[in-house]
Amino acid sequence: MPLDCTSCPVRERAACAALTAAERSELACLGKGRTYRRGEVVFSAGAPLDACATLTSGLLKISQTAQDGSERILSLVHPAGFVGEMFAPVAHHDVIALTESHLCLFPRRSYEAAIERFPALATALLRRSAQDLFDARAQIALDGRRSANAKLATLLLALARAASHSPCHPATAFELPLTRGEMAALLGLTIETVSRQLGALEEEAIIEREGARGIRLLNAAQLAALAQ
Amino acid sequence: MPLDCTSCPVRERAACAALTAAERSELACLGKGRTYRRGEVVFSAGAPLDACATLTSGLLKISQTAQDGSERILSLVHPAGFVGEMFAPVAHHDVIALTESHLCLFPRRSYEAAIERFPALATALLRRSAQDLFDARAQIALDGRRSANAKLATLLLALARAASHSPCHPATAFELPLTRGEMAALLGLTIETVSRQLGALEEEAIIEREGARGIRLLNAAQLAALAQ
DNA sequence: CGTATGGTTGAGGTAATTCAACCTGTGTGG
DNA sequence: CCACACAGGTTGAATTACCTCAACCATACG
Repeated sequence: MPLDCTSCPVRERAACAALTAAERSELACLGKGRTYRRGEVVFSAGAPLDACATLTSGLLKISQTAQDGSERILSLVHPAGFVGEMFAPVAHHDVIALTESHLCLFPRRSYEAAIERFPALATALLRRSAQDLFDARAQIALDGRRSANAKLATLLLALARAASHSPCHPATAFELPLTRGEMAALLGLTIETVSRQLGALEEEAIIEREGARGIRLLNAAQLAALAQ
Repeated sequence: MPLDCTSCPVRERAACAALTAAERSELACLGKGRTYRRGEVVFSAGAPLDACATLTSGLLKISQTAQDGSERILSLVHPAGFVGEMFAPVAHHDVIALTESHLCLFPRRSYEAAIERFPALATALLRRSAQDLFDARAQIALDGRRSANAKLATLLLALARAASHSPCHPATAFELPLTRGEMAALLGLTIETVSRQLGALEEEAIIEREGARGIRLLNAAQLAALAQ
């Protein structure tokens, strides 16, 4: 099944958006679409990395598992995000679907060749990489010396923003795409602390929970204040 | 003073190493060298960012200051590192010299033009950005759920490696380029905790301190074990 | 119906923070 | 040249936010 860029939900924002129509259709011929279900592994740490991909819909996690089996989530990947390491023969981290996700997969060799051929693609990837770096540093800033409360508030706001279709305003109600354990692994907390802090936020009437995953923001301003 | 790449200590490793001799000397004409003393500000958060630079010697920190005045160090920049944000009109973070440092500064416009002109430069920057991203994620992995002990061990090993001229083996004795406060800001700890943990490492005969900043590794293997 | 996964809640422990005092070396000005 | 201030560093005592351990509940699934 060949890629159909005209109906791609991220055709305006993904790296390939920097290409001309002709270039893009040439690139489209190299790739193939694939859908992953929640929990499916896109790339596995230590495995040879012969592909790279653009996420067109869904949500991925980039994570690392320590020797003792504990997982640390290093990053979430939202639609239009790019995954795959261009300069490493072997994957450093696991990439796993958190929700049903659709990716455009490209053979690594072909993509490298495309970068050589289309300088605009290199620039677009550089821009994306710079954004990823900025996000990673925001996470570092969050990790250090911040209370569990602030971490969770920041995460909820980020997820609310991602769930919203309008780019600026956060969604007022959404489903958490992460388990408590995944939230904990992302924030560097324990499951119990995440659960208790969510309870506390509900206690303070800042959020409302519907079932295990449903979140409604009752007071987004106060949540933002907690996140600083 | 024009740049003299032939004597540049990072001519093999910096982004410009990807260029041909002719391209490189063309780029060299655009830049100028400058030395910064400890504490001098290279880029200031919030200020217009009209330059980018390659670090040829010394050490920089990329940091962020919260409203309450507390500093978080997001990254250290070692020689051959690249600083400056290509796609942001305004600097997001402070960049400050930790030791006497020498940089090759390029006007941003000229550098952007050079990227357009020399595709190899774009690829080299992409590679560097990917490395920075990997390092940032290593920091994230370090931040979450790790003991103060492990964080400090990891930092000491990284600094020992940076202080060594041979790339693989860490230096056995070196001067810390960071104050206790900066170590704390980098690791997400307090000054007191850093001080106590250093004391503990000396107590266990894993390191030896000479003055406030001198470190000698007595048992690098055990230090590596603590860092995991 | 039994098991597994995900989630909540409670009690107790602890590592790191906070607050505070004190030390040392360095630079400055009377 | 001494007095003083100041920045960086160490050490101690008390506090606390988070972790650990453990029990329990809900839902889904074979």
